[in-house]
Amino acid sequence: MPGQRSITEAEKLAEAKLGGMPVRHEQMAVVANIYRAASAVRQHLENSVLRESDLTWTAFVVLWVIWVWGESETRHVAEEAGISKGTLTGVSRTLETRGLVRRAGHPSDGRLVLLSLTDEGEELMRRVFPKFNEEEAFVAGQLSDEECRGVADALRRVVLQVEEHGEERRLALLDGAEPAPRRSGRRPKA
Amino acid sequence: MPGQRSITEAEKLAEAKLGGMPVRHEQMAVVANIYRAASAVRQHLENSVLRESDLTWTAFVVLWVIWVWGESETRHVAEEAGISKGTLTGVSRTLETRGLVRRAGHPSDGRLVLLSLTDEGEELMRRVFPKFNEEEAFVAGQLSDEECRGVADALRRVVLQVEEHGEERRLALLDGAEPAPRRSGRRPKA
DNA sequence: AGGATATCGTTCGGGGCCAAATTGCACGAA
DNA sequence: TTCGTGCAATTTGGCCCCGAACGATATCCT
Repeated sequence: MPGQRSITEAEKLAEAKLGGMPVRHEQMAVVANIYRAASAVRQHLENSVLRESDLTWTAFVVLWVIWVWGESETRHVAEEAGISKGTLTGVSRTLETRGLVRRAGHPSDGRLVLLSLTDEGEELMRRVFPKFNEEEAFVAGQLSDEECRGVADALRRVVLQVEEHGEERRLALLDGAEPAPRRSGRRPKA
Repeated sequence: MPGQRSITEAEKLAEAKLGGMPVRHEQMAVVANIYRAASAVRQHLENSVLRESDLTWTAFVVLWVIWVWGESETRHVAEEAGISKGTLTGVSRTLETRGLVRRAGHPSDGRLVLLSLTDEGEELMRRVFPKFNEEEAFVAGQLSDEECRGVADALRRVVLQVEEHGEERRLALLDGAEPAPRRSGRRPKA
């Protein structure tokens, strides 16, 4: 039976709870499952190949970015790794003290810092990446290559939607009001 | 052109870097995009509806779980919210001090703690959820209902794969070796 | 009854994480 | 020259996060 709904227990409960409310069910389900899948995948990889090499997910992603792009400016690495500059400062420092990453000032612009892998870092990635990729294949084991392509493509459209229209959308939602502070984090000065 | 590959710049670089190495490209791409999409969606929602109500993503998920399931034991909430018991202790305490959640001891089993929403918590969810769902619809805006169902279904299969075979797989990978400690976190006693 | 064992939630240690504030360099204008 | 402006990375504050250790309770076995 193709196109079967395969609704979970939680989704049934939600449906009941929301009784009369109009709800975008498909969109709710896709968001919930994106997040669940991301957590499950991350957890599996951290507890298998990454644990062996004593790397967190984030540390691995940062190494990966520097590996494939070569020596790069930190803001580029942060962007590509999907973390903030502030977070990268800490992570790259840790990787530096472990001898996997080298940081060098930019030759002509003193504000920039360039990150690159040490020989040890290169060697680590050559050793760890194949195992990492094998576990990626494991977690996606119930999906055909064709399905992987389809899902990856759909998720890219989600990312693009947020990247291209997210800010505009958030501004529209505020509708002129001031942006409301964040509870956590450093307090605004004024 | 259906089934088009739509490869990104980063994926091309990775391919080059990996020269001779055999790589499961589709699986690599699907994992990368699951994670990117999850981050993008979380960030958008935290910076729009959740910011207004001064909730983090995790706090919202916890409230949501208690809302749809009703009064629940903490281990159940943690499981369903996808966080560890230890994390839930902190989050639920914060929500308690904000007057959104109530904690009560189990009447017959002194080890258990039950979580439920206060009236204020209920009211908050009735107010926030519709907005949240609207943003879920926004981020999934480039996907048809049919595509949402397809993606959600595929991602459920990923989650299931890890839940059902992940531990077994991790044990097989160790192949008898001791599980290697985690760098961060409390040190084992011995 | 009473001790071993299992299971609960909590505590604790070491990160990760964001965004505001800050610091430091670059570069053009007065 | 010195000042302002702008953009870089870093520091900081408050939260999230996991999993080992812990204390309390429950249950099973004798």
